[in-house]
Amino acid sequence: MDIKSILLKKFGFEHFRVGQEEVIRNVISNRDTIAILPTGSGKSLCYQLPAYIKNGAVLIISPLVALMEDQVAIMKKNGEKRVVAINSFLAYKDRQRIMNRLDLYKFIFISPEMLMQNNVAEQIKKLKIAFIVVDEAHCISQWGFDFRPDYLRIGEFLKQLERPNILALTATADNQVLGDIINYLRLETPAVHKHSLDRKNISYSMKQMNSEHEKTAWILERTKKTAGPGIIYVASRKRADELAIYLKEHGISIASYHAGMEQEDRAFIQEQFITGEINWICATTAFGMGIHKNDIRQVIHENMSSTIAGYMQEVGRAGRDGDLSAATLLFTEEDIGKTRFIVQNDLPTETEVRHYFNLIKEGSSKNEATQLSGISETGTRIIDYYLERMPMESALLKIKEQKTEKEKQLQNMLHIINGENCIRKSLLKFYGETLVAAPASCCSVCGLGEEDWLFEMKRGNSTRQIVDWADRLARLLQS
DNA sequence: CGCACTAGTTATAAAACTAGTGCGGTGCTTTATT
Repeated sequence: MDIKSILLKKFGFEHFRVGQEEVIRNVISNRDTIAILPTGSGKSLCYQLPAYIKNGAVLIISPLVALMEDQVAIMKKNGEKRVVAINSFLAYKDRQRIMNRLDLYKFIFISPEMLMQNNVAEQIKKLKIAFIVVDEAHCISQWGFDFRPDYLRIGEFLKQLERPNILALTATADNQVLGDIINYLRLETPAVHKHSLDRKNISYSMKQMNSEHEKTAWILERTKKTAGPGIIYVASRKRADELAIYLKEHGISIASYHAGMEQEDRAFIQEQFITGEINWICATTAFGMGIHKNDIRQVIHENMSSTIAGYMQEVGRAGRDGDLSAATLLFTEEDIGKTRFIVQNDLPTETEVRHYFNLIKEGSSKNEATQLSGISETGTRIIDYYLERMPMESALLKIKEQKTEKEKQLQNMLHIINGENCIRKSLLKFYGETLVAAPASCCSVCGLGEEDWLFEMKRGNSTRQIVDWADRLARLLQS
């Protein structure tokens, strides 16, 4: 059966969306593939369709338990029964039952951590696997070096299987991230599908402020007078709660969201935001992955991001429907030191690493060594990863490199914030793209701010008309 | 690093100052014990 008829029969679509068909053809022809496709462009079809052509199960490595559960639920709703997620949500008994009959499933969702467990790995090795999917593959770069080293181990593990082909999926990847994906998944001459990251309907602005107070006042004004739905990203959990309460007291429909909350509450708030019961979300970086909401009009950053990659991920959640949207970043001079501290702090110092190493050598347990050396639990997991592979001096060097890399990323962000060049152009340049034509509402450097249409939207005018207006203006300026 | 907060100091007491301390993101997993 050809893929078009499967598309129609299994999924009910007449045509592929942009990018899908090429990716699917690569997967079918047994080639390692990296697909950088925007969220909401139908990434899951890229592995679901080939799954029905090939023999064996599809293993989908996913970063979040909540995300897996969502995807399993959707697939079941669509009539696919042979789908399961292996994670800590499973009751012991269910897990035993499922692990013993893994061969019954066509789609198996799993976290990298679970995959590394011996008993799980043994069961997986027995399976006939059609191909492997690494969903949200940028997590390798973004989280693997920081606190989830099992992301770095995926490639090694897959080598033990009969090297099934790999499909890596993500929405954004600069060359650095792309390199990490290739290296750590050990991809062999992968086909890379990349589309432009230029989002014409997002207008970027960056504003320097003198104090936290000024930021708060600006955000209140903005949320009161301009259109939502929107996300406000803040730097700490405490601030997320406080700002949400403050804005709520001033009549804004808003809730906070961060990793310090119960899973249940997080899911509930996310749901309310998606359905429109809540207009704004005040969140840490915990919010966003796997959120399907097309009409987000604004993303406000109350602080600078520590990396451009992270900023692009967060900002990219705006305007998936194609209508005009605004991305606004506020910052003060003081933010720089604070941001630097947060990203550098979790990496242990040389003294701490040596102390930890000696304790282990002298026979201390891992727990003891962690406690006595004063290194965070996540920190020791990173050290362990290196120490398993190289002598201590090399491990120390790796951690040092990691610190340098973090500083470089922060400098890249600062460069854009303080730069005098068009923000869109600078962001695209970071991803190796050249800006062809700037839209009317480009960015705060280009001087075509977003204010007017944002206030208009609040008054209830259709955004579609406003897009037309912006297009007309763009054409006028070009001619 | 830098901000916010607390405890201690001063010495008519009250408020105001100083020094010290705490706090700061992202998520998977999960044993034996409350």
